[in-house]
Amino acid sequence: MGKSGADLGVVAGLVRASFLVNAVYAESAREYGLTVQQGQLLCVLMSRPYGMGDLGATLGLEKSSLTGLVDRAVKRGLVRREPDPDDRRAVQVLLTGEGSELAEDFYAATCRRVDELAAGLSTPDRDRLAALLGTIVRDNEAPTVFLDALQP
Amino acid sequence: MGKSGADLGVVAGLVRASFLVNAVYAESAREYGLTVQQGQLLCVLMSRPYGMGDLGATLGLEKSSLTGLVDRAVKRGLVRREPDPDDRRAVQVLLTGEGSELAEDFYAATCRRVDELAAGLSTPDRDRLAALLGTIVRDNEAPTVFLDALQP
DNA sequence: GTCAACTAGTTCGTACTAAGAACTATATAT
DNA sequence: ATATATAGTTCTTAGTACGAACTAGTTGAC
Repeated sequence: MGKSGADLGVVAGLVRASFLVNAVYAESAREYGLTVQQGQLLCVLMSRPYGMGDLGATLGLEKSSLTGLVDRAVKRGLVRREPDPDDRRAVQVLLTGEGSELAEDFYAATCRRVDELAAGLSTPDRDRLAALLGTIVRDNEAPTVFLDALQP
Repeated sequence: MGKSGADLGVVAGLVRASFLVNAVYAESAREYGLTVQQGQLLCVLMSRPYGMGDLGATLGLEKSSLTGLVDRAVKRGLVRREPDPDDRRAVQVLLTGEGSELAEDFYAATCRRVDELAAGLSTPDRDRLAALLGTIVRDNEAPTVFLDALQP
């Protein structure tokens, strides 16, 4: 336990909270007929197209792992590859119309569910938590695997 | 963004922080020649033996998924199945000596790494974060997938 | 007591994930 | 021009995850 005598340390708190987020993410993915990894791919591509290299770096995958993931997403019509005009070896991966729609829906559903995880917190506590997590995310340069919602 | 004008909402904060924790978990697992799922299995079994049913519920896996995971862990000598004396259909899964040692090492390495994620926070901020995450974990009844370290 | 219904786990088939090594094709530096 | 580096794919191997069908043991109804 932490020095304050709280019931759970930061480490266990982070790991177990992550477990909850993972579960929620999986549930959302399932709802939309996606795997977690496909959902993640769509979420990353929501912001902009990526080359395979950048995409691998962002998702934390080897390029060889990525090829298949993108292949399957292409086969489902969610994503397409476009030649990079500046480099004929390279490729830009981007959402199709269908992929974009699905990404929005999946993203919204996931946001809703993750938000519910924090439903027990007061508004100021939510803000405090957001600030603390924001620090961790920034300090550790977490890639943009999930956009920030523009909630009014 | 949250109403406070902070740079990241709770939802994106939770998702991206989870991404960091997942990456760290994967890195630790790799260091010890484990997959993430095997690491998780060992961590769960650190507290006590589990039947296949409870284990599936704790890890969020179907029983059919679990059989293979446990099989592979058995083959690696990390875990064994014991008949349940009270129910001849059932089985208790528990760590072997080797599995127990590996679990401790993996657990310690993961704790260290997750702790480093929060290294940029002051001690009171860590306590605040721990308390807030603790609330989420408790509210959502996150299973004991990761023990709390007894840090003095 | 026996038979039906339930429960614990396994098996099997299918789809997907992830990595490394070897490869193709293009780009870059000298 | 040529060596070297880079972008991506292919192939192979191991592991993950699920549902459906199955076996064996348990429990409830009568």
